[in-house]
Amino acid sequence: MQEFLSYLLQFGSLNQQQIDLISKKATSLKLSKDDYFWEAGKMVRQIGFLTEGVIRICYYNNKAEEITRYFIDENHLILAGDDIDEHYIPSVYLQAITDCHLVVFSKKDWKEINDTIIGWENIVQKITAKTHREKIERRSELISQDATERYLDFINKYPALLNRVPLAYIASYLGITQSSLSRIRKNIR
Amino acid sequence: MQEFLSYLLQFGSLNQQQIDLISKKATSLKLSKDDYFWEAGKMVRQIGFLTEGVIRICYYNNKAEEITRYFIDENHLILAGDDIDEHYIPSVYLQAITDCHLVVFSKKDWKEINDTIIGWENIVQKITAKTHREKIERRSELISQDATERYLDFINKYPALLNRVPLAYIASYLGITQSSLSRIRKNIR
DNA sequence: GAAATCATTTGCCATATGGCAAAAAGCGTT
DNA sequence: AACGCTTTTTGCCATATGGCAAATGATTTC
Repeated sequence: MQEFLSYLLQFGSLNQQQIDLISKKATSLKLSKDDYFWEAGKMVRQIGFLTEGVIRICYYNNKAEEITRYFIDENHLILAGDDIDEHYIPSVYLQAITDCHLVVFSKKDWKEINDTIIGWENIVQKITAKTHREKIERRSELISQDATERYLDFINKYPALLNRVPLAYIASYLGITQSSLSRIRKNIR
Repeated sequence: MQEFLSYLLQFGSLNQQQIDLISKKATSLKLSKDDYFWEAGKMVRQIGFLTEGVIRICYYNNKAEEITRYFIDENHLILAGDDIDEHYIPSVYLQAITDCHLVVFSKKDWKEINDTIIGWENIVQKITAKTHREKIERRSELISQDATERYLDFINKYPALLNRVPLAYIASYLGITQSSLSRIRKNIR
């Protein structure tokens, strides 16, 4: 919980009363490896802040291939859409890659926090904007690099993920096949 | 000018006085094909709303290759960074692909509008968030498609750009060479 | 610690894309 | 119509990546 509060305080200030409200509404959730936090097509029930573990965002394309689009690791907030969207239904899966710990809020409580704390919306907007920028930054270079450059970039930027994420997911994230990635790793050695 | 006001009103409401202020501060700018609106490394002087023409966002990678990252067409706002960042210096070039008309604001006037109109920040935030989502959406699928799929996708989503953007820029945007794209077009016919 | 399961590497060959330079096509100017 | 300029296509061959199946290596389970 403390991690989540520190995270929030990076984006705006909160008084003790507000912190108490947030703490009171928070519950904790453990996911086992391969569990889903959200599923495509099913209404989101909880907002979560990941305190331990790695989650991936994935989906199936029109050839029924499973594509991993992003990884989420510790100390990141998982938000429904961009605003507090009551009826948000994701089109992607959020799946635990490792066992995970999260601080979670029901949508109802999240809404209550939003309605009670002045400035909360602003904090959430800042978090959303930062998350967007990171996504854009992460993915925008990929297309103009060859697979080796993409992989080298990946291990530079996300060394912590390297040993916790199966090769197949990294390959999919980088837009190549697992065997190609395996060969690339051999060449780099 | 009217286009810009309609655009703004999609994101929030403005009274007549506010509209007058915005109109008073707006000036118009014409760019000829190949002119730059922003240059990497040079402080941004103006915020612009594109009313006619196409602009591309491009940069040079570490192999001195010119990469086109996005296209901007009519009725889109070109913002400095995400907030009104006084000292924003872009790392990319914004170059007119065709002759362009813009409604522009000096940074000083833009700031004055921001300080005067209550709710302006909120409007800008919404525009920023929408722009972000579009960028993410545009680029995130690219990596897991082959070049033909990427091109077909492009002509589906941006048919209006097809005949106004030189092939070389589209190829760069799609992460392939111009000759590969030319061959792909031959195969599609 | 053997068996079962899952993750990674490898071999073999097919296909996609790149690199470079020349040819062809398109376009505005005279 | 002829010229110069830019854009697009093509030829030839090299390299990168994919597809599939088998082999190896790592991890979990009993």
